[in-house]
Amino acid sequence: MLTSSFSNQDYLSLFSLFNSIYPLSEELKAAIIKNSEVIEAHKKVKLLSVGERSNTIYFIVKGAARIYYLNKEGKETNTWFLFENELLISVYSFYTGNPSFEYIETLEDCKLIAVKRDKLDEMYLKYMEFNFSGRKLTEFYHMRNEMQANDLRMYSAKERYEHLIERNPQLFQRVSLGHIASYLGISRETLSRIRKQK
Amino acid sequence: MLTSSFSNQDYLSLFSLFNSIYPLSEELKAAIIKNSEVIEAHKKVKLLSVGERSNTIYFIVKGAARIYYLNKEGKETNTWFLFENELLISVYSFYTGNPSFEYIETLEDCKLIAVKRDKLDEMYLKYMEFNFSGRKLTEFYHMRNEMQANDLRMYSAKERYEHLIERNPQLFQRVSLGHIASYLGISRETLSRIRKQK
DNA sequence: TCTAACTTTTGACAAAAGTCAAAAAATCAT
DNA sequence: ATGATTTTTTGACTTTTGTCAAAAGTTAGA
Repeated sequence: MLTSSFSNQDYLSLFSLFNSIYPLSEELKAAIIKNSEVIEAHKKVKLLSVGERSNTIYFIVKGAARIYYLNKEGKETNTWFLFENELLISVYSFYTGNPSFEYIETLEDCKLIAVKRDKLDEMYLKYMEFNFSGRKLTEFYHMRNEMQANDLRMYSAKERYEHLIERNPQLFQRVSLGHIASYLGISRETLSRIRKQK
Repeated sequence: MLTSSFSNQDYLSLFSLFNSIYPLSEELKAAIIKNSEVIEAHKKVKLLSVGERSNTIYFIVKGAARIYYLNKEGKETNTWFLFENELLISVYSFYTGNPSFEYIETLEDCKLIAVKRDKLDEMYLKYMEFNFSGRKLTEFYHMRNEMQANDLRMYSAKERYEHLIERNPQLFQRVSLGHIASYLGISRETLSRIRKQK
């Protein structure tokens, strides 16, 4: 994991995301740049491991990552795939400060903007309007989470697969079927059988 | 559903929740009182129905409520139970403004503090520090959501039951087994069998 | 390009949970 | 209190999905 040479270019998409929610002052932009770093991570690099306390939030400038845990039999189960312009954290560990029960790992070579929790908290206290954007973003991710949980409850394996391929076909270009199977909450074999029956 | 005669008493627990996150100014307290109403709702009253757009967030002063949807066969499936000092919303509909796919219904006679979304948004714009508390609360509910989704993925029906009775035994005093079964993602019969085998 | 490693598919069987129907138990309203 | 309604339990059977093992297909390095 390397710290990249500095370039404002890397912050464009992050600033544009924040600006679309609440106007970002030049002062706050400068604080964000000062309190974060741009890092590059190769494919299959762990950004967080089980037992560690997460203290970093990442914004994905380029690349993809997954969040997964190991079940009782030691098999990986993916809970999220995240791509460009998305925020990447272990929600439980980052918000509670408790040790993580899940891993964060890159799926592709990534360029990330990393902010430490203490720096983020400083900014939230110093720039109250930053909480406006933070709240809105948290609401959005909360909603996505709720939708995902509802999908797991409401639909059979086959329906979940059909929804996913309809709503998110690009996922299948970037993530293997084995990874997608566990994300859907089914075994690789079951996914293979679902796909075969047309 | 009745509007209660006014009493500051009803706001104590709400203010104390906010105060524990970020100091609540007298001005903001007054705004909250002005922009909300205390309502009472009997048992089994629907606060939101499928197809309606949710525009109200409730704080539960007293009582209990559930959030549920109807599956394809028309059976109710509970996704959340909420009690005193908790916030009650249909996350998807309230945050997106889209029609709800779920119901909110009281489980007991309730006293609630209701805030309309437009009033809430006004307060978020006028009192920037209110976003600090809003963000923290959203983070907390987001985290709970994530934990619940992980429980659904990681554990078998029996394990989910055992976790629930261990972590939340009071739930079984206030909510019927039929309701709890659907919350656990299993049929009433399966829950009954799990309970029998000690 | 060839081999090793990984991913996906297939078949046979097993386990978990659901469905349907009916009985038993608990709760509620008059 | 008591009859009616609702909730919970039980039994027999079905469906869905998982597991294990092996084959086939794909990908990525050396």
